[in-house]
Amino acid sequence: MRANKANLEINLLRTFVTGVQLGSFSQAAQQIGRTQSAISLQIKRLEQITGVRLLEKQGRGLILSPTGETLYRYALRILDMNDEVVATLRSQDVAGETRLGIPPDVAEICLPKVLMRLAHTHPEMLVEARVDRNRKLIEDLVAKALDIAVVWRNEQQVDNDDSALHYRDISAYTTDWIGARATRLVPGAPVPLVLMGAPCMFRDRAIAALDAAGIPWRLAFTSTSLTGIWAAVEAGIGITARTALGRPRGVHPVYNLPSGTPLPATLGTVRLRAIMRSDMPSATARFVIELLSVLDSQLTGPPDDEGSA
DNA sequence: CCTGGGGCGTCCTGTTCTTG
DNA sequence: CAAGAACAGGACGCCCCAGG
Repeated sequence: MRANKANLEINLLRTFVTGVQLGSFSQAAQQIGRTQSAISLQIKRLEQITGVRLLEKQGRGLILSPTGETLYRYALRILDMNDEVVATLRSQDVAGETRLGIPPDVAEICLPKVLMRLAHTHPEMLVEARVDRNRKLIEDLVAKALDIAVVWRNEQQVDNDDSALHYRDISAYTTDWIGARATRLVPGAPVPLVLMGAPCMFRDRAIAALDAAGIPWRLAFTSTSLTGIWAAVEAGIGITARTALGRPRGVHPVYNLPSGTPLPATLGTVRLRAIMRSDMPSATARFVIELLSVLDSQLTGPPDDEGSA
């Protein structure tokens, strides 16, 4: 006896998933570029293929039936696999080497995940990743020792209009004062600062903000590594100025000095920008575009399941 | 091997129905 | 009354297959 084989069409599943995620098949129609009735027909067809009712009416809208829930979970996996296969096949002609430069805080958060994912979809592309500070990354990019550098920039900063380079902004982050519970700020005493050695954008901002507010400060700890900075802050040696990116669990934003004087709230915003060479081979350029998209999703998407710790 | 007709699937517009 | 889903009828494109 043979089971009756029904084929699930990818485009029907995509419509179904889009509708469920948007909570409306009218909105799904807009997003997919079809009319609402076409979407309605597609869902009907999906129900015919599966032989079960996928949606139930609730008010003016539709909600998933229990079997619809099951299909939805499978559909996500099928679409994921479909997209991965297509991406892999399309990248078959990608071959070569991409030299990526990335700052320490970004590297700590997502570099392993980004590299793992790209190794999966582009096994033939060799990625050389270098973790270094802003200035060094840009020097290497200009010297053609890197193909792409992800760097911190001031919100208003305009990079030179160099036709040999392309720019793409990834995300913007606010800069905060960050300290630990153990940090002792003595009333009236200079604020102990934990900062990277110069040149450093966050260092410049912290010092300039305190100077502008007339708040005395002292350099309590410097380091050339971000790990060292966070360790010193966690140990309560002083406070630092950074974004929330990669902030350890033991530290938190600080707003006031013990005297009640607010810390300057003018640290402003910094922007993560990708600067890439415009003379990359097209295969490398295509790879870099995907790299940025993966990076973007890691930095701006919901946090991965890091366990319940 | 090429071509044209028929069948089928999909989508569109317009309309109706349902519900808040 | 407004918003969203479903239905009806027609248009269009693709595929298959028979005939030249």
